[in-house]
Amino acid sequence: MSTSHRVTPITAVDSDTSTVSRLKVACSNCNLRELCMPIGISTSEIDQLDELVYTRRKVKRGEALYRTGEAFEALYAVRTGFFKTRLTFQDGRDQVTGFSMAGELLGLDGIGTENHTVDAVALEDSEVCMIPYDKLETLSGEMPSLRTHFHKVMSREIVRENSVMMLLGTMRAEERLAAFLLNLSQRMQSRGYAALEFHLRMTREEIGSYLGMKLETVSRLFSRFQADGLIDVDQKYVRIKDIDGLKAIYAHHTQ
Amino acid sequence: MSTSHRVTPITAVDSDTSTVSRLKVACSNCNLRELCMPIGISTSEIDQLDELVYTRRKVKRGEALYRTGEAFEALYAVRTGFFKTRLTFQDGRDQVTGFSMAGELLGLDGIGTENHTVDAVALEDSEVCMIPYDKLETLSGEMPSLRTHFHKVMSREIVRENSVMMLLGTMRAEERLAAFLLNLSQRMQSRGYAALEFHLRMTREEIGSYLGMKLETVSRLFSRFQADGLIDVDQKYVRIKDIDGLKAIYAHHTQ
DNA sequence: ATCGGCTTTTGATGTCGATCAAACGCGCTC
DNA sequence: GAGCGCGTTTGATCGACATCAAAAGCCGAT
Repeated sequence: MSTSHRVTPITAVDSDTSTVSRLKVACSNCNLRELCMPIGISTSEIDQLDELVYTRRKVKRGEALYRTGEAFEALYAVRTGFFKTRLTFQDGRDQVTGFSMAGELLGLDGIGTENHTVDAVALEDSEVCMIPYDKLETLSGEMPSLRTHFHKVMSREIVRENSVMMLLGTMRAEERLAAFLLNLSQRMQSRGYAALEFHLRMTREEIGSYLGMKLETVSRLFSRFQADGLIDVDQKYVRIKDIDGLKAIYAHHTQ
Repeated sequence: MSTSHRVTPITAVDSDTSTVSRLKVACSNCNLRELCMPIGISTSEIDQLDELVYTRRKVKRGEALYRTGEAFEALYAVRTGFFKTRLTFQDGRDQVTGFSMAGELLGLDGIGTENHTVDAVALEDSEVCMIPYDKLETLSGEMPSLRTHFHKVMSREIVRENSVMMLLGTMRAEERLAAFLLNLSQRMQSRGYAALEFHLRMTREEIGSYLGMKLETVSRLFSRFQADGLIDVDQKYVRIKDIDGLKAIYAHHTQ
């Protein structure tokens, strides 16, 4: 590992809101780098990334990182915490379109129209790295590996949404919830957390919105999964007892 | 950085399949350019685009432009015709994830994993412009307007899928079908076709798959919309008689 | 022109998940 | 520690859409 350290003064500046702090972020030190930035790049390139990503921002639980309609300025890499993204329809109904955890990128929705089209709301006290989009555009012109990586991230988001469409379009409620738990488990694991035991950051209602069902249905299914010995649930705590059973529900399903 | 421009002779070659023809495509002449390429670029930049997009391919009705699992090599801009993209789940169920018409881009799903994750199937005899992805990557490094445009296209695809998630997650069947018709109408119009009268290229089953309902439900809703004076339907032919009525179903909804 | 297969329509019935409702429990604040 | 509000659980009932079924229409092949 190359650890060329430019000793840059860390200057905390007062900004208009207390949640923004201009601290040196240093991708070079970030243990999430492999999750949100291209791997196998040179040390000089890492220095460039450190210049691209220079601002952190804290977002308290319940607060929005950005809102629908706001001018799109930056992408955000989740450093710590947990977010939901929420699309609000003109008549007031809304839909949770995703949950984001450490290392994942938020804000891609805003590039196309230059305004955000969803809300990103913190489900726990969180911290993000701000990636000014104009700088990313410029730097990605000079840095093929960054450009390639960025395109892959966007493409994967498209693919993820495809599979959510499949979930919502063709699967039954129990299959959706099993898929949801398996997906969470897998993402926990890839971040080095326990794969089979975790705290949900979202409410039953938010899970239900994401999965296209009502909160009562989510609750009933949790209870049934527990009765069937697949999981233990206690409020937000979940322990997966029979991951193969969950997979069978998810994939095997009918007959 | 390889920034050299080699003038490669464009030769019509016989390939293994009869559907590929290496002909000069000439974005510079294409009346779809404003739909699939950045506007307001210089003539020298248009020349570069002409070098990027140099192959056309015909796809017959029912044939796949690409299939799940195939190596990802290129994006495709639809020149003429109509496609569906289809995600197949491990147990065989599938979901139509989108319909693509002239000027729209296909293949974005493959960038992330370097393999296609869906099938793209022509619903009528169609023709596409092939955009070799490695060349697009390279050229987008040199051409900021192309890069910006490409990012916007991807972002808009993410936003489109968000709204499909909303559709599938929170809307009732009649709202979904109204949304579908309005969306088709709007896309026809933006291509200079009649907005209120068109032939559907897809079956009731494909519409149903896209909208998360069964073909019988699609058929019943068409009949009901007709009985209510909103549309005329005869097989694949649709005429919108009361577009505001459709909008009211789509947006006003509840109560 | 006839045949056969596929798409579409329409009806009868079934069911999954929504809705309505009530009670409980957890975590606030005072 | 008491009281309150929100999130959750669970039960009873309802309804939208699925499923099952059959007939009719359309289209291409012979």
